[in-house]
Amino acid sequence: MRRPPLRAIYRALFYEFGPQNWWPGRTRLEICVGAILTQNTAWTNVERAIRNLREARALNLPALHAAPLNQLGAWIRPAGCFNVKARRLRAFTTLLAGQFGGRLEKLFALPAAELRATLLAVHGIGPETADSIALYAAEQPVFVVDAYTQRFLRRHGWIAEQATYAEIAALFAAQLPASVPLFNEYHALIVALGKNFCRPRPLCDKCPLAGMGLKPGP
DNA sequence: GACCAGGCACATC
DNA sequence: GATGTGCATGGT
Repeated sequence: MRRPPLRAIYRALFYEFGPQNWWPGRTRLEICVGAILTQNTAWTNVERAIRNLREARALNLPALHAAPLNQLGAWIRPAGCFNVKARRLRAFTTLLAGQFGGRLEKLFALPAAELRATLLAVHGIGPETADSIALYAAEQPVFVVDAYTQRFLRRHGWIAEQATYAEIAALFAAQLPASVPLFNEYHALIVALGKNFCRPRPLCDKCPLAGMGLKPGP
């Protein structure tokens, strides 16, 4: 298994797609909310849900935490799985209100490992959501591994079929400087790659990474 | 009308 | 430990 040339891949993606300006959120709380709402969901649907919250003046911790679950669900309905996600948002606001005085800054002041463990202990926050919050909201140098990342690395023969989240994250951590702007841009570029080329059904002609792996294409 | 989307928890084997 | 399933809306 040849290890992926992660620096060259980054250059190729940046050349192809340019800066992605992630995360599209106005506040750190909005980024956290978006990270939970986007689970298995297209971003356009998350935008509708966040717009509803904003128009209801509920995009702040006191309002989010106080709203009845069915009201929360009604606001975020366009994001899908709304009953599940309403409970997940509530679990997150409960953590903030209960352990951090309702202040995101206090949560985000934790060291990266502790922040990650704290987030993972919240019902409904798994590895990708925790790392997205750590990187894009807390601005800690944590690499976000998502389905696109696993797919393009597998397609090109750079990781084993059964490679785990932790193994893939370790690849990036080992080969790249721990830089928030770099990790931010890199993950966003991988999503751009996934949306444009590395689809579930193979469609890899003209892929900007063609020729870089052992088995580019399907 | 299937398939997919910036996952996760839970049940079952 | 691995695999399957429910959650649910909206775009292609």
